[in-house]
Amino acid sequence: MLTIKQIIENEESVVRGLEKKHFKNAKETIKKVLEINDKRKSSQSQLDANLAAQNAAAKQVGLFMKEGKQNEAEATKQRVAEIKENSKSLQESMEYAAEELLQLLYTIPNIPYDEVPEGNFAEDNVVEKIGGTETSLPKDALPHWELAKKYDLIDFDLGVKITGAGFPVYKGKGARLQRALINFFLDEAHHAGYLEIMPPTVVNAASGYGTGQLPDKEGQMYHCNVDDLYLIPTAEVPVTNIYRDVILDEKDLPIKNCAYTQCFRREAGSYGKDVRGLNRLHEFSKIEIVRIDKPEHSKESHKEMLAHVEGLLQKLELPYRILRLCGGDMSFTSAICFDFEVYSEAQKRWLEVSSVSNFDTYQANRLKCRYRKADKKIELCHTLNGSALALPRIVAALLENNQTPQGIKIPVALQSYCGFSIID
RNA sequence: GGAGAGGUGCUCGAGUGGUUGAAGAGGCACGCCUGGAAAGCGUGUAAACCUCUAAAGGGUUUCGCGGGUUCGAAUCCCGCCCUCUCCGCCA
Repeated sequence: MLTIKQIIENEESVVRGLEKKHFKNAKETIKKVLEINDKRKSSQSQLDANLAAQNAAAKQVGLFMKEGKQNEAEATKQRVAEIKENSKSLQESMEYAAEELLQLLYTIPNIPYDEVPEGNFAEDNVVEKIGGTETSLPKDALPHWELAKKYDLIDFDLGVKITGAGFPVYKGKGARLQRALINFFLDEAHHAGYLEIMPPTVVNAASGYGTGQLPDKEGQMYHCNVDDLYLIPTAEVPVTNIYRDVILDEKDLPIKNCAYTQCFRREAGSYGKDVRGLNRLHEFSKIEIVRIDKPEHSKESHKEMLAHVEGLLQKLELPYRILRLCGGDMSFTSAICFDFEVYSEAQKRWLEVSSVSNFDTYQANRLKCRYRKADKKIELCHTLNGSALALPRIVAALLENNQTPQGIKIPVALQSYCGFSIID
């Protein structure tokens, strides 16, 4: 969430930023934040003064007792009781204001950087670059769900039987391709200096709040009621939460972590061609890269992450494009975000395979993830993350774009990981 | 799941209900000493919020978390969480 300081010091630009993100009633909301904060501050001042008097009087009781002044002690006890009564109501109004403020701040999204283009919809995103290996396929090229069936790689119906729609069963070379991609992506991240983490796939509510999935996206996560735990929608959640309530040393930044996990998303409200085959699943594999950095270096980190993801797509010889997301299309928590999409030749559409975002201090503020500067001062870190990469749509594009009459060709970079060079 | 023990600062560790934000030790930082280092000596060593601000200062809260008793709680009571040991169950 945004910090109070941020809002107080840059009220106007915060409002402008929220408007760029198409947040409704930005001006009124920020005004309300400041009002509640003033209320909180003044009630805390009163409370503190009251408690100070209370503490002093209690101490006085002890002194009187020691000196054997029973009457004075009793009288002071009476006084403390009165002050205490007052403290109680002051405390209530302070806590109420603090809670009200917190709940309001939770509803306010991050503000976009200046470099983020104006716009409200996907069409307003700016294409930064088109690259990679173009493919041309014959007219009768098959979409990946047909290819998966033809070569017996993925059984969607079997997944429906075992679990439900959106939980495919990978088989044979289909399963081995999954494993190959996971290893390939992890190795690439390792070589780029990311520390590999294998986190839990289930998290508590505090972690959900830490990275901002809660309360914003409550309905998108699978929830285990009995134990009040959530299946993670991305490794971002457990990995970033490693640094919740942590004060890092400046010299340890940037922290670079990567993790492969299964990801679980309810995807409530999705339908049609978007969910066909591998296009949108409830469970899928993803390798995530996460960075914690100091503010003055986070943009540099972001660039490095973008270059890393681009390198992966180049090694996989896929046609791709990079989008600079517009204010209205960015996620709730990000300050700037680039999407990577690969072109699916048989579906004739672009498929999103990665989002690489900088959250500025937005996540760090919720997480209380801070670092100690050389001058001992403590400041919020910046957090960043990106998919590197999510498997399903990569598999979709690999299958579709590399289909030949002889079979599906595996890109060179993957062959040693797969143990085969063609699916036939 | 059952029984027991325990959760104190960066770490270890003390703490009869009353200047204990917390002894002591270690670690770390700085200074002195030294040709340099070690040893030694000295000083310092939490965070959040409020107030004030040039800075300093002052106040409040925090001894796993939440509640209660009390004029006053790290210390007493209740609930929860977590860790360890033993038993049971089990990939």
